[in-house]
Amino acid sequence: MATEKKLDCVILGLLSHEDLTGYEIKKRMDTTLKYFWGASYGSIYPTLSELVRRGLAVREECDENKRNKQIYAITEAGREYLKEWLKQPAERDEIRYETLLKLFFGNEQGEAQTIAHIEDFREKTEKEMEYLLEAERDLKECLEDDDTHKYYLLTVEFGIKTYCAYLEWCREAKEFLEKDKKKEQGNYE
Amino acid sequence: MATEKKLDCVILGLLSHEDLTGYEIKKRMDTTLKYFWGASYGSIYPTLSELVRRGLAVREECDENKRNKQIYAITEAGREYLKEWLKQPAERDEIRYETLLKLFFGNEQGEAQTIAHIEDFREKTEKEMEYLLEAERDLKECLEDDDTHKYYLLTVEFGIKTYCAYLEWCREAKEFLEKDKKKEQGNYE
DNA sequence: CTTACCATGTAAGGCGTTACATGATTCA
DNA sequence: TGAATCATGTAACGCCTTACATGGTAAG
Repeated sequence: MATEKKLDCVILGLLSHEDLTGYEIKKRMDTTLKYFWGASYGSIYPTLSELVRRGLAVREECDENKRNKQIYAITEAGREYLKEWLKQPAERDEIRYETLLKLFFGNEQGEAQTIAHIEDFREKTEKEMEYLLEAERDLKECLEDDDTHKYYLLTVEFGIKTYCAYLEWCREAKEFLEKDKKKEQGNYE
Repeated sequence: MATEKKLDCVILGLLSHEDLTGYEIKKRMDTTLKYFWGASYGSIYPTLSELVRRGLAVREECDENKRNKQIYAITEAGREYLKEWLKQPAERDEIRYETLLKLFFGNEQGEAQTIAHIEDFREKTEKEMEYLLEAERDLKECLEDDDTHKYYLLTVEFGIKTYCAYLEWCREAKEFLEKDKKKEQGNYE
């Protein structure tokens, strides 16, 4: 019980909100959960089968329009399992930022390249930020409709706050490096 | 060339600063790089052997005190490899926050438990923050000694900024949920 | 003398990505 | 009619963690 597979829990969590197909689950991963969790088809479909085998979800074949579509729903046992996991404290929160790695080894590459990495990072962050601000707007409008929105909003706010911090850091880091560069140039005059 | 194994680069990066043993590399991962990269012995030692086999690092046996100790150093080819990787833009910056996941599915567990998760997260963050502030102090003192310190400091500042944002979010999120709870209680009066 | 730390490594197994393979439908 | 999107899945392979296995040394 101590080491649940996280993807099981994520999928069960999504199914606790609504019935979904594997394809739709993937879409949620790429939008709603994007900035704090991810998964590929290659892990989603096998996990889904596993969940059914264990009785935590059920598959409903649906032949609407002759399209073979498998809709998954959470079972009572699945809800129990999810709740049990939710009770335990989170054991692992981790970030893997290649950008920071490249930054850390900045002395091997020189100032200009480091600044370019920061610039890249800023652009990516700004793009993500736009999406989050849009989500925030939408969610605030329909906060009363559904209790799940409240919690979704909380994660969006988390994203916005941290992205703001990233952008601030980008500005200051660039300034810091550029100031340093100028000082160096000054030495040669 | 497009898909270098990240651990190769991290280790090479550390070796570009100084010669190290596998044990020391692990220590760096657990302290300096802790909050944006991690690795276990089970991956470090095999990677180190692989690096030597490929001529990107060399192993120097050292029988100081009869302790069998393998010191690794980066080679010219290793430096080239590292620089090549540093030139490419970072392709993957990702976070995996179980806390956010548990939050997202908060409607399944109720307000009190969600608040407890936030509380846990705040505590962890505060502890990490202390360490980062200490590192910041130390680094600022010896900034001139070594060029690598400058880049290290940049990553520390990144950590401090984001952790500040986390703590701010914790406060606001709790407030938001508690306000909501009060409203509910009000309804029953 | 015993605890903590230094130090290296392997084996099993889990988890996940990438690439591949296929085909229907919708919209311009 | 062609592109985008919907839709499902498998196979190969890579990477990493966990657990195990071993032993020296320093400090209290």
